[in-house]
Amino acid sequence: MGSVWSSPERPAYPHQALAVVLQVRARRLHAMLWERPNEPFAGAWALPGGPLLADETLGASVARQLTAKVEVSHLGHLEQLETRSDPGRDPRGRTVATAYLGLIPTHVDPALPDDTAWHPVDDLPTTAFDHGSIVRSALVRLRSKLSYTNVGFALAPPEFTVAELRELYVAALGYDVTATNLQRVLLRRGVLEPTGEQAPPGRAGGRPAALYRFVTPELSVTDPFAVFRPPSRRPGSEGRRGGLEG
Amino acid sequence: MGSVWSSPERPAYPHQALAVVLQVRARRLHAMLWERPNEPFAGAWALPGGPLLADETLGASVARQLTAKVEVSHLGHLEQLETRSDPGRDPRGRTVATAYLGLIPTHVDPALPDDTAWHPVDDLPTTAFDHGSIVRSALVRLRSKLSYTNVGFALAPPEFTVAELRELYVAALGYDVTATNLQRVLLRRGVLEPTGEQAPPGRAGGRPAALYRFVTPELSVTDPFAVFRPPSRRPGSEGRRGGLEG
DNA sequence: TCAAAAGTGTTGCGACTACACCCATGT
DNA sequence: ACATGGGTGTAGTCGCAACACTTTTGA
Repeated sequence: MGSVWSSPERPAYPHQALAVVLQVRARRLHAMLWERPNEPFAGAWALPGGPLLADETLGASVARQLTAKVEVSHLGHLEQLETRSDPGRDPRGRTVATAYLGLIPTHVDPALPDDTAWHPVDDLPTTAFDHGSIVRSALVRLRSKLSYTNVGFALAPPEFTVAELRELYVAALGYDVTATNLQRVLLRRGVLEPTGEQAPPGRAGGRPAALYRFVTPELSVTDPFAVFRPPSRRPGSEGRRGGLEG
Repeated sequence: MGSVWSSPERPAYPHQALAVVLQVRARRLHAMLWERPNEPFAGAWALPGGPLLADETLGASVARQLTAKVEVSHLGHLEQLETRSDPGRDPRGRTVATAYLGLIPTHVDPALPDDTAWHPVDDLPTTAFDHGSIVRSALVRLRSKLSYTNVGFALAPPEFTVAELRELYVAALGYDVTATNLQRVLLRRGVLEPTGEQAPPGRAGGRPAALYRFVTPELSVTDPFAVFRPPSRRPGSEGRRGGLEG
């Protein structure tokens, strides 16, 4: 195990694990990038990542690479995104890269190395390799999943008001969402629950906001697709829809 | 270009492109597998695929590998699925594999090599490596996309009756769907259109069925997720929903 | 008493399911 | 006529958006 076997008919390629780490900061969605000091793409910004080592999976690899930037325990969620294989994607020679999507909740602010910084995803600096387009893929994935799963938990602190949660969704989705309907949708789906506590009102007064939390800190599909679902959801079952647990 | 650069810190791995090719045959969804003659997993069934060559992308590679089994022109759709990297997934040594999902419409019945055969996805024989679980991933992907995109076009012949289309959906989804509602949903979404022709009635008589076709043979999202869509879809626009074309 | 902020009530609508009914053909 | 299969009409429901209104606080 760990020994590499290759031949002219089975060429081998260095493989990278990359991470698109996203966090909402100051009401905007940011991606974590580091500035390349050397060619190629010196001065351009790249995704954190690095080589897949001999005895690790891609998932383990990306987690390991990230420890150089942030504590992995800060990650609210990590999932595989896609694999890029264009032979020309690295001018130095061929590499294959598998990208992951990582999310960090707002209540942590990890200390970053000097060469690493957060950049708003809608105003990225010059990016290296194909990393700009990988970030765009990550955005599409996140935005979709915010609508039909509970991924929000990975962007939010353990407890929050609906107003705070709304800010996160607006930042991540890139368009406006009302607190009223956000609250109702997520409560109806059983994604959110009140903690029973209240947040103190701001200095200008106002009714104190109730605190909420996500019911489960694990990804689950909360809006099984609206059509072609198995016939006649059983009528007894509290109104929520059936399947997709397989 | 094409030369491989690796080092102890940047180990290289043979990379495979695999394809989960699915087709509805005799009212059941089948996967194309070939029987391995040699160890490891001699006698077990594996996904078609093979090594990523020096100057091709993964997409090109999987298309090339498939030509050994079926004409690529028969494929109605091909998309990247996921990448498997467990160091122990091949007992001979480490490989990384990227799986694709391919769909073949019912009206073609490609001649297969002797070692290759179709197997119902809900009754697979013993599978090699991690290929069984890759097939399951492909199933989840297909079933989801049938509900919120027009992928159906990749399983269906150019023209068909609603009854025939229903058979395909039932087979692919694994549960019952009524022709009435299938027709209405797909028409309402603008996925299907009548050709104007009719199919001749069966020997037992009955009203002749109208023929339909998919409006576009390219993947598009037809059911943008129901929630958190941008506020106030413009009211003039014929009832169909807005975004996600990016 | 007023402004500010949070939360609920209510209405309307679009999209879906289910089921009854009507239509067009062969025998 | 009548059996067979295709298609439409229609009613009920669910989930959501929009907006008015009520509640609870600080000043």
